Amino acid sequence: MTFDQIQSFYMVATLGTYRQAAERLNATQPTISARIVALENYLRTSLFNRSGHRVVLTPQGRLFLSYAEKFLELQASVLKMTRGQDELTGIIRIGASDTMAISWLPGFFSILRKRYPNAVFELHVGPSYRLREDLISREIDLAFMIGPIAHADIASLPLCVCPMVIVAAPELGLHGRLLTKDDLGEIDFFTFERLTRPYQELSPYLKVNANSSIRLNPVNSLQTIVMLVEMGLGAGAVPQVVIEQQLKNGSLIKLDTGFELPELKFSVSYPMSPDMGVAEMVRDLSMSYLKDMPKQDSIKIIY
Amino acid sequence: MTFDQIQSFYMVATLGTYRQAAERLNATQPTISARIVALENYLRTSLFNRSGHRVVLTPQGRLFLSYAEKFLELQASVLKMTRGQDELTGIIRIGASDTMAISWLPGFFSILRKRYPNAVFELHVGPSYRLREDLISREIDLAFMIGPIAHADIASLPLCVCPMVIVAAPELGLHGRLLTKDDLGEIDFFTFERLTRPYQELSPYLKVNANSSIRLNPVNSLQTIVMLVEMGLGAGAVPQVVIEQQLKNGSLIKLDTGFELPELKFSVSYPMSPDMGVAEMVRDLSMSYLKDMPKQDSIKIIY
DNA sequence: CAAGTTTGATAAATATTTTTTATTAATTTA
DNA sequence: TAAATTAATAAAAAATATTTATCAAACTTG
Repeated sequence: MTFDQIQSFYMVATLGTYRQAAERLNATQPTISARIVALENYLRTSLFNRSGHRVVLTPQGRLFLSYAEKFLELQASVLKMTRGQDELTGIIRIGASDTMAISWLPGFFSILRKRYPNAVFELHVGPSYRLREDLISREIDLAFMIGPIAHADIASLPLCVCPMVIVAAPELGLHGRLLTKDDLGEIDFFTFERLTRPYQELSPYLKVNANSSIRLNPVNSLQTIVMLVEMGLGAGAVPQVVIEQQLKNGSLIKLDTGFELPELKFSVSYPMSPDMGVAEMVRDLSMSYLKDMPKQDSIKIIY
Repeated sequence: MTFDQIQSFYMVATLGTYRQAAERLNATQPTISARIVALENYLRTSLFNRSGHRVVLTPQGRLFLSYAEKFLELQASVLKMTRGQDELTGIIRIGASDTMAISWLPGFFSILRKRYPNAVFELHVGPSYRLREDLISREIDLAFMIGPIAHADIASLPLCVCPMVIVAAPELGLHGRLLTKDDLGEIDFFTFERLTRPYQELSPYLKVNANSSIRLNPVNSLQTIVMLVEMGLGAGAVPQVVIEQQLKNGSLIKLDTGFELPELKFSVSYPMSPDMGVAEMVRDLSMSYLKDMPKQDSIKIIY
C-alpha cells in the first residue's frame, strides 16, 4: 500500500472516473488503473464495480474511503507540523525546578506557546539535581534550575536570584518579635529534600545561626511544604516568590530570625549541541520575558 | 513518503539503532539509511541526531513518532477490516517462565493452535528477567512471566497468582510435624536461580524464618529442581502448581515449616506496538482460557 | 440502430526507484 | 591502542512504476 494508491483511490472515488483522476494527479489513465489494482490486491478485496460505464464503490470501497480520508488528513497534518515555516517545531522538553514551576513559568509558558504555535512543549518538573542528569542524558532540551552547573557540554546562563524567607502561619504566634535560639529549637522546619542544594546550604546555616537541636524536615514537594506550613505544623524555609499570595492575604507571615538565608540562584541550562538552536530560542524568549516582568523583591533579574 | 519509510523510522526509534531495525524488517542497513534520508527530505526536517554513536530523536523526530504510530495503527486496522477478520498468521514468538511452561501452558497451547491454525507458535522458555529483555528488544511478541513489569512501551496485565510450597520426598521423613529451626538448618533447599525474583524474595524470607545457616541451592531449571527433590536430595521451594501430580501420587509431600512463602504473581506482557494486535489476540485467548479452568488452590485467577 | 465517443484493461517498452554489495569514516569499548 | 560496532556512501543490480499504443466494452446520439 502506498500513498499514491490511496490518493488515486480517493480521487477516483470523488471524481467518478479514472481518466479525470489521472488528469488531476498528473498521471496517465493506465497508471491509475495499475494503482487501484495493486491496492485491491493488497487489501484482498475489490473497491470499485467497473461492470458499468462508470465506476461505483463497492461496500468495501465505501469502508476504505473513510480510511483513505483519514490517511490523507494525517499526511496533510504531518506536513503542516514538520514543514511549517515557523522556526520551532516538534516536541520540546523543558525542565523546571519546583520554584520556577510555581512562580513565573506558567506565564512564560503561555507566551511560549503563542510565539511558537507549531511546537509542542512538554514540561518536566523536578529537583535540580535530577534535571541536571536529564540534561546530560539528553532527556530534556533545556532546564530552568538552580545553577549554573558545571559540565563539559552543558551551557548555563544566570537568570534570576530568589531570596529565601522563613514563614509560619500567624496562629503560631511566632511573628512580630526577634526569635531566640531557644524559640527556634522548639519549631519544626519544612524545606526542600535532602539532595537539593537549598537543603545542603540551609541545613548548616540554620544549625549555626539557631539552636543545634533544630528539626529540619525535608519534603520533596514545594506545594506540600507550603500547605504544611499554612496548616500550622511548623515554619517553612521557602523562596519568597512562591508564597507572595499567602503573604498578601495574611495566611503566612515572615518570621524575624535575626539572620538571612542564602539566596537561590537560578539559571537556564541546556546541552550544547549543533542542532538548530532550539534551546537558544526558548532561552532568549525566557530572558526577555523575565526582563519585562514588573520589578519585585522576590525575583531579581540578572542581566 | 511511504509506509516502508514510516515503519523503518518507527523501528529505528524504538530499537535505537539502524542495524537492529534492518534486521527486524528483513532489510539491510543501507536500505534503512536510505529510507530515513528520503523521509527526512520529504518532511524537510531531520528526525535523528546521528552525531554520536547512537541515534537520538530530534524534537521533530519525537513529534513525528506520534504520527508514525497513528499511521501504522490506521494501516493495521485497515488490514483487519478488509482482510481476514481475526486471523493470525506467521510465526508468533511466545515467551514463558518455567512455572507457566510446566503448568497451564501446554493446555493453552493446544487451544491456541486450534483457534489460529494458520499461525506457527514458537515457544521461548526462560527466566522472567530474560523474557523482559527479549520483549524490549522485540525478540518475542508476548510473554507469560512474573510481573507486572515497568517499562515505557511494554504493557502488562495481571493474570494469576501461584502460592509457593516447600516439599520433600516422603522418604526423608520430614512431613507430618512442625519443623524446628534446627530441622531446617539440616536440609538442603533447591529453588530458582539467583537472579530471579523468587530467589531474591525467598532467600531473605527463609533466612529470617528459619535457621540462619540454611543452605539454599539455586537451580536454573524447575524441572530439575522437582527431580532433585523427588530423588530425596533435599527440600524444594516451588510453586504448588508445578507439582500437583507428585502431591497426588505421594511422591512429594508438603512440609510444615510454620510459615508461608510469598506467592508468585504472574502477568502477560507485550510490547505496545501499532501492529495488528497479534499480542492482544493471544492475550485475550489466554485470559479466557484461564478463566474457564476449574478452580484450584494452586492458581488463583485475577480478573 | 449503427457510428461515434468514452470508459477502463492490457502488453510491451521505458523510466524510475529501491535495494544490495562493498567500502569508508567515525565512534565506542576493552 | 586495537577491535568492534555504528551509520554513510557509491556503484551495480533488481524491482517497481509509468508510459505508449491498443483493445473491447459500454454508453450517446443522430
